[in-house]
Parts: sequence; structure tokens; C-alpha cells
Amino acid sequence: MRYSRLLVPTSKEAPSDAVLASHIYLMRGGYIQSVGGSGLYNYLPLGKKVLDRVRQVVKEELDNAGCQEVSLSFVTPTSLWEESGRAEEYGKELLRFKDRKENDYLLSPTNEEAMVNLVRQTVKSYKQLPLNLYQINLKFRDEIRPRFGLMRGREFLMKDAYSFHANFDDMQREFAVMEETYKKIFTRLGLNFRVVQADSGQIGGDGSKEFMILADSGEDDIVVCDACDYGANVEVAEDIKEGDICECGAPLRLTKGIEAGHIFQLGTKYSEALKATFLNDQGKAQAYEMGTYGIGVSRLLAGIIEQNHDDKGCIWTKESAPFDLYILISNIKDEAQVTLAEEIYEAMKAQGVDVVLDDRKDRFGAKMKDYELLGIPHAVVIGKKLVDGQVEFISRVGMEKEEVPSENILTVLKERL
RNA sequence: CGGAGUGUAGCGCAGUCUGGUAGCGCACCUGGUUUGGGACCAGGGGGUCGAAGGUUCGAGUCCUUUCACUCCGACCA
Repeated sequence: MRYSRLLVPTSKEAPSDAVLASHIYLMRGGYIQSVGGSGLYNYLPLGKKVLDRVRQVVKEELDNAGCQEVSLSFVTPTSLWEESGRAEEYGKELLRFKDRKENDYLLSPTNEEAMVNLVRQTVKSYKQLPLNLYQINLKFRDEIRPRFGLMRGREFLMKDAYSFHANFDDMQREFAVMEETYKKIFTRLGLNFRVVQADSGQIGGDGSKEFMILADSGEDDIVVCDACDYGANVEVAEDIKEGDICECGAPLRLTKGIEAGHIFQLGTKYSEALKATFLNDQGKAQAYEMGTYGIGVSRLLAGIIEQNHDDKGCIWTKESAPFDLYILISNIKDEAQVTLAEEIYEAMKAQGVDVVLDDRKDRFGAKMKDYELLGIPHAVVIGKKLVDGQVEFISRVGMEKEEVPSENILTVLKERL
């Protein structure tokens, strides 16, 4: 992609209400755009690319673990939520409305009811179990106070998965599989995270774990052990304090986390409420044992930046970056620079590298600032040292610069990307 | 829902006290010069001043009502 054709409205100024690095840099970098405030955002081309890349990682790992992707209807009949009782208890966070025939509908903030409805219509036998269905699409929660950009929006992209089992043990087996799958996802995305014991909240059910991205800006207080992988949300571990001794013998530490994933052992709460049953091997009707598993995909973008940024801008991780490589032409009027840049650009594209060529007429400084703000992992700068046969290879982490003879640059790129 | 603020160009703001031609910075357009750290000069475009009503010869400014947004708190994946 040529930068000159890209819609990336970068800015020197941040919105006045932005305090988090992720909010500031995603806005300044032209990744997202606020829509009339109040927790609604447009994703501009680069934001959409990052979102899709993160989504792809989530999808690949879930598919690998045997899950199947579906897409539930966006608008949900309120009657389903009346069956489960949540139409009453969920309160004002639920956005409700009527259609032209005065029927009641809502925008789902989560989809236990809708998914149970799908399964109860299609699964009749224990032979069809277990089953793990998921979707990755927009959710809406009419938050009392949306804030922090993508961290707590009202509309957000969430992966929600639901598993159905013939017995409790099998549900626990799948719960463990999902925990491992989530660890793979968070690891691939380059995140420093902890799995912690959690409170089940409004979803209900027993036994739940949260996946916390460790960051000072996190809204959750957690206790972690640095010697082993123990961790807990302080809401759950109220009696545990900093300095207390972990079961492994090391002291516990109090820290902050961003909740980006949550897995629950649901049991039969929703299957019973919605009368969703299958015939077991005795020929008796039985409610499904269920698990439910969420990942805040759009929140992950914020989390990645909270954990990976400096005072110049974003630093995307390898699997989340909007481009793999940024080629910066220092002076667009220098024919030798342009020729070499075009050559590298075409060669990289031919190798399947997702590359952006900064071919703008602007001066070196302006283009460099944009590179730093956008936070693409690597750059090649073709500038004034080309007359000596040198170009620069830059790694965004630490802005490490390395001079490379221009005739070797393709080889170096092949090794480093 | 309690407390505190703010609504003026795409973004960030001044002007409101003390009524009298709608301003500044960034961004944008045209021409020229410039090209290793967010260039410079000259010219230019863009506004129902959140909305409604009122006072007045005259309202961004004063009065009334209303809506939205932000921050702190409570709440929350």
C-alpha cells in the first residue's frame, strides 16, 4: 500500500479527555475516530486492519481447538431474555427497542439465550455433543459511564463462545481446553498476562477465570505471585493482601490488570431456564451442561497498546501490527531514493510481506514522526546516506537503527521479518 | 443517580464578566521555495456560536427552558 493513498488522519493533538496511552495513540494515529462521544467509535482503515488481525488470531486458535464459528442474528427478540429471566435483572445496560409492529427487541450484550435457542432447535441427542460454538461480532452495553477509548466503549467487538455437554465432567474438560487455548491466543498476541480466579458476576454459574493483561492503567485490582502462576481478582480474594505468602512459598504482589478474557463454567442455568434438553444414553431428557467463554477483541487492541508503547506512539506486536514493514523515502524528489524504495516495495509485496511505502512529498521529520506514532514493527529508511550506498533498518522497539549496505537490504529484510 | 464542568470551523481553544463586523493554533486548498526530525513565504476556503423561546435598535455574550458531552463517585465484561 502506498501511504499517499492511505486514509490515516494522524494528528499532533490528542482529544482533551484522553488519559490512557491507548486512547491517545489510537486516536492520534488515525486508527479510530470518535462518533459523537459516549463510547462509540469508527474504525478507520488501519484500525480495521489491526482489528482483523487480532480477530484472525482468535479465530485460528479457536478453530484449532475444535470450536465452530457462527453468526447469530444481531437483533434479539426480548422474549428469549424473558425466558431466562435476564430481561428483568439486566437493567438499563440492555438497549431495548420496538419494531414497527410494537414487538420488543434488544441488542445483545452477550448471547447465552440466543445460542441456547440455536442449539435447542438443532441438537437432540447426546451423540451430537460436545459442541462449542462461537461468534465474533459487535455487542452493545449501554454503560453508565463509557471511557478510556476502546477500553470501555458501549459498542465493542467481542468473541463469545458457548459449549454444550452431556455431563459436568465433560464441561470441565472443555473449560480446561479453553483456558489453554486462551493462553495461546494471548501469547501469540505478545501480551504479558495472568489467569486469575474471578467473580462470575451477572453471567452466573460457578468457577470462572479471568485473563488479565498486566498494565498500570488496568481497572481491576489483582494479586499475583511472581514465582508461580497464581493470581486472583481481589474481589474474590478479599482476605488476601500484598506480602501474604502464596502456596508456593513466595510473597504475593498487588497489581493492576485489564480484563480481556473471561471463561465460565455455567452448568445448567440457561439450558434449564430455556428448557433446552437432549436425550441421554438412557433415552431421558436432560439439560445441557454449559460453559461460556468471552474475549474482548476491541479491548485487546487497547490492551496491546497499554502494554506496548513509548512516548512517541504505538508499538504493535508482530501478530497485531497493521503492516509488517514501513519503507520511508526521505526525499521524494531524489530519483535514486525513489527507485530503490520502489524496488524493495515490489520485492516485499512479491514475498507476501504486508508493506506500506511512505511516498509522500513531506519532509523527513514529518514522515518519521508518523512512523513512530503508527508503531509498525520495522522500517527501512532510504535517505541521504544512499549516496554512500547505505540505508537504515529500524526496529520500532527502542527505535534501534542499523546501517545496511543497500545491495544487502533485501537479504536483511528476509532474515528479520 | 449524586457532585463538578463544558458545548464557538475537522481537531484543540480564546471571545461571554462589561451586548455592537466571528477569532487564534493545527489541519485543508492554490502558487513558489524547501527535503535527515512534525519547513517557510504569499494568497485562500470553511461557522444555523448545541437547540428552543425571551429581553433589546442589536445577542456567541443577558434571562428562561431543554439537550448533549466530559470529569469525580456509585455501578460494570
